[in-house]
Amino acid sequence: MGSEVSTGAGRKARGRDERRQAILDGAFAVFARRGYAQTCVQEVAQEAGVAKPTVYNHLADKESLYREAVEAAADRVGARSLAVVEGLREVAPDADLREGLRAAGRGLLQACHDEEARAVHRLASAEAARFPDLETSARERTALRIRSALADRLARLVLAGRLRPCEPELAAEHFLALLTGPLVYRPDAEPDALARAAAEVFLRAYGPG
Amino acid sequence: MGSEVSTGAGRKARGRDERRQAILDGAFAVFARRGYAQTCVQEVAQEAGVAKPTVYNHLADKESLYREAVEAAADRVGARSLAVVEGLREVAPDADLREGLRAAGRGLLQACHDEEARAVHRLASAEAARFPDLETSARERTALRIRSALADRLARLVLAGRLRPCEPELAAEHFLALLTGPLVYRPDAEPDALARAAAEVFLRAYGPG
DNA sequence: TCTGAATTGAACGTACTGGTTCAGAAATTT
DNA sequence: AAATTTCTGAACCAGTACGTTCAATTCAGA
Repeated sequence: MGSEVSTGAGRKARGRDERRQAILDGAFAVFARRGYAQTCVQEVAQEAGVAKPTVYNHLADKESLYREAVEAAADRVGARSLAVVEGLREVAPDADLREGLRAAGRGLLQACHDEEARAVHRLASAEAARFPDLETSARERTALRIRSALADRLARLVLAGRLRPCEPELAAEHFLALLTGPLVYRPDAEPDALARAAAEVFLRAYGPG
Repeated sequence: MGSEVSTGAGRKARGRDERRQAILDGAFAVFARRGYAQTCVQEVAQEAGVAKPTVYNHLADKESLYREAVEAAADRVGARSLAVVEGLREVAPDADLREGLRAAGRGLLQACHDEEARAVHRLASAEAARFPDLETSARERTALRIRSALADRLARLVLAGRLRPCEPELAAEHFLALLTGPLVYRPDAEPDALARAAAEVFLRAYGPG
């Protein structure tokens, strides 16, 4: 029972878990570019390099396929973004805070606003009617985790006197809003310019009095 | 030709345009709660109080139905939001700017983040695969219009010395981001608290030196 | 090499829905 | 009141895709 260790050269997904992952990855890719209804299970199987009955061997039905694929992708995005925020841990007490925030902003734009991340949000909210809980589930795995981690970092910066006293959660929301908000109006804006502007404005509002 | 004047007591949509509007309204309502694929034309007809062939009499096919319904709703949302922003025109030179921004923020949250507005954005991005241009079309009718109008108001405030010199478009993006960004993390946040925080932070960043 | 499990390709039944057609009813106009 | 247009209800056709079944084949492990 369980999955056996992959002995081969890994040309194809061997163990059971790996094959399952391959199917979920393929499913996410197809769902992302076609949407739920337009996607037929046959196409998912093709994308995963597998036969249709095999898909149903690993996942109960199309709905499970969707839910699991989106949640797995959300976990990936969350993990990536979290790593970026953790980078803020290493701002030396005498380093330029603006530069640190700017770097974090750049990283966050790459991590939580790349193609995969946007697809996660789109897919989660698109089928909110069919999967009422998927939207909140995805939010928890991505946005809420990121805010929480960022709030931790900001709280330490407040204690260090580098930011004015404030509610860390709200400040985190504001930084992330300043960073990603403009993308609504300019989807192809330069990440560097966005990060610069966000750090600048955030520090004017939240920098030490 | 064209639509005749509605003579009856309006119990039902009489003129041709009115009936068309009734169909589009019904379509938007059903699409909003079911999504595109889950919606069958029969249900739209029922919601509009009309027979299925009548729907096809007024609109070519299901795709037109979707596109036109979403765009009409986007226009409504845009018009509502624009009216709110125009309210900023009347901030007296000696009035409390923070209070004016706060009021505008409250109004904008009602106008461009109510049920209908959120449905517009969801429907536009959900079917971006099928309707590549609908997403940008909806964005132009709502977000871009709002930003433009708000930038106009902010530019005047800069000239009046009530805001520091800045790029009005960017400042508008930042105000809107501060206002609506937190909703990503707290969908049920108090509009009043959001508007207060947004105005507060915005003025710390963009208020006169 | 042998055994059992997993995978494959194909086909099948079923259900749903988009878009159309048609004859009759209703309503509006003349 | 007669005529014309529009709406209605029902039925119909075609296409599509889900989920399943099955025999044949491949693969993993002993």
